[in-house]
Amino acid sequence: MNIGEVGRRSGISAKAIRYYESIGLIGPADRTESGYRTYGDHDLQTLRFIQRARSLGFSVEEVSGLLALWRDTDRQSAQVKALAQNHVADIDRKITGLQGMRDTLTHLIERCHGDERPDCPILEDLAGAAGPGSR
Amino acid sequence: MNIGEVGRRSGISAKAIRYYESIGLIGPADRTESGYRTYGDHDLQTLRFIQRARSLGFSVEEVSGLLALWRDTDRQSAQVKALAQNHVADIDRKITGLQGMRDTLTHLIERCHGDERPDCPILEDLAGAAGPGSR
DNA sequence: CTTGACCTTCCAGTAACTGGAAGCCTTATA
DNA sequence: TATAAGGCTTCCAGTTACTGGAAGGTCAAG
Repeated sequence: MNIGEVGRRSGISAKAIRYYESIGLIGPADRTESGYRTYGDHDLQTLRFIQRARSLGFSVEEVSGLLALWRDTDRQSAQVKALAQNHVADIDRKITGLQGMRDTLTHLIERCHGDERPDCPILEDLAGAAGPGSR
Repeated sequence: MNIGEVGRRSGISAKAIRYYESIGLIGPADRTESGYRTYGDHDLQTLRFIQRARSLGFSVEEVSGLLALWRDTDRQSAQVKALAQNHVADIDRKITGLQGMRDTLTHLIERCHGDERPDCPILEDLAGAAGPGSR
């Protein structure tokens, strides 16, 4: 397989695959005489693993750790679980932060009449978070 | 006020303030004879506005738009509202994506015994999302 | 007059790629 | 066989929103 095909099959762009090689997430690919990268089924499996892990929000560095654990048949599942739990904690922090933003904003949006008049509680809040009559 | 003080009072680092100036989010600050930037209360208000908007997740470009609307006394509140609503839609998309990741991961984590044994449903899922007996 | 804190500019680095340029390789078709 | 299309190569730049650090000027206090 050339890089284009393995990219299509794994769901990772050719650009990204070259990038992963350049940073050492995956080893250097075999090359044809003319310099084209070639990939086998094993490489495809690895790329699919990476794609799936990335789609679950693991950073490239975390994926690197997951790949190492995947390859290590003596791994302890506790290590994998811990990595995943840390990641879930990160995700939860992000969700919490975003929900706070959304709640504040939706509250402001509700109070903005949103017509041709210039007065707007959203801007007022941004200009000075502690509005006089609020709360 | 020097940049350090206005930074402390606005909650934006001196580095970030210089950066905002460099990209044109804020105008060039007045300077002392020796070249130090100086800021007045008006600048402080602007920086606080920026800080607050950034903390609500608006991008710098969106903040630029909000600042323009804030300064424009002929603005229509509908414009502000639309900007905010778009932003909330972005946030909601992010939250939804993160919740999907979290749900998948917590499900996998529950099924991983997390001890010294190597077998691990998390890695199995990453290796091939469609496990044989699952679902 | 010398610290130490503060300020200046400029360069590099972060995360994880994507886009694009310039140029070779392969394959199909006229 | 010429050539055009599409795929491949490397390398550089750009993205977002800054932060860190180096080298050096300034200011207030002791």
